[in-house]
Amino acid sequence: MPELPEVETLVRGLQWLIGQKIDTARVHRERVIRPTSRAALRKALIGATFDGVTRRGKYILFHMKAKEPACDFILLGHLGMTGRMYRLTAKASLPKHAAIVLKLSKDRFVFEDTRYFGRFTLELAPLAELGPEPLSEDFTIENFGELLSGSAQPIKVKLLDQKMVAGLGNIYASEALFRAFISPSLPARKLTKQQVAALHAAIRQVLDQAIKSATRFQLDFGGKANQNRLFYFGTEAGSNSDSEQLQVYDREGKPCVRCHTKIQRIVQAGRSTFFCPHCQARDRHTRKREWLQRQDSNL
DNA sequence: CACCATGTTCCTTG
DNA sequence: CCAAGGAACATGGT
Repeated sequence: MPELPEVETLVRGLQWLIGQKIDTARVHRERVIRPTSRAALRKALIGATFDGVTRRGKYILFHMKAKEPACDFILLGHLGMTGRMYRLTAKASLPKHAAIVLKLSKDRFVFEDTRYFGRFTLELAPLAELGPEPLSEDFTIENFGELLSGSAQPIKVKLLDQKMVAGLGNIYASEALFRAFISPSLPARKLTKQQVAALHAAIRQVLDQAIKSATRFQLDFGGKANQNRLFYFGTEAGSNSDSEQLQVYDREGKPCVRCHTKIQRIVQAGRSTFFCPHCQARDRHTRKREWLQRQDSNL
């Protein structure tokens, strides 16, 4: 379930952990705890109590209280592509791909991850590499523009770099560029000041909107219903009244919501990018003005 | 069978 | 040293 909005939503849903003490810790897949050893992780976790659950980029920070106060520590979680975290009752059966199971006083906490790309570790080094939180004051147009100015990489590819904006992923990178009327293949350093500002705003808007839409309905993190879809996917969950959910992602060949041109899919750095070739034309100036004028004349 | 998938990291090449 | 591209990781859906 991975980009920033999903992680943020999950973190909010994991606040029940606070105050819970760990009785037993089982590591079913050693891969997800690397480079921490099984012994070291169990030693730290058993007897420790959850003191807080927060987010940084796509990472989940479990703030733990150890038996001796001087030994309080942070446990770092990451969902990878397919990770899920949820509460499971004592008698419920474990999912096929349970990677970590923590026995609490009553229920259990499960980290399930079919592809095992996720993390559950004491190694905090990855946090040091992250760029600003897009929804905080740290994410400024000036700083963003500065970071973009040095790079010849296509802007879409650059946006996936976690040093640029922590938490942006493949879906919302496409969505933000569409909303900002910017071609995904435009070299980062070629963005005009206006484009940098528009993209900065679009990133915030798209992430903020996704988080808000998730709070509008009940999410069932452990349930079957969400097994193979992100919570914003599909029609059953959230995408009714607030039409504007995902406007380009996974919509290849479908009409652009603004101009009805067919959405295109291209591959950049090995990942799919979706965009409207008309709204996000690479050449000339902005199609935005054109679009705004049409909106005006329609009123 | 082929190709696709929300992410990160490592390796090679230039 | 850096940038860019590709493969790897591991499993499942279509």
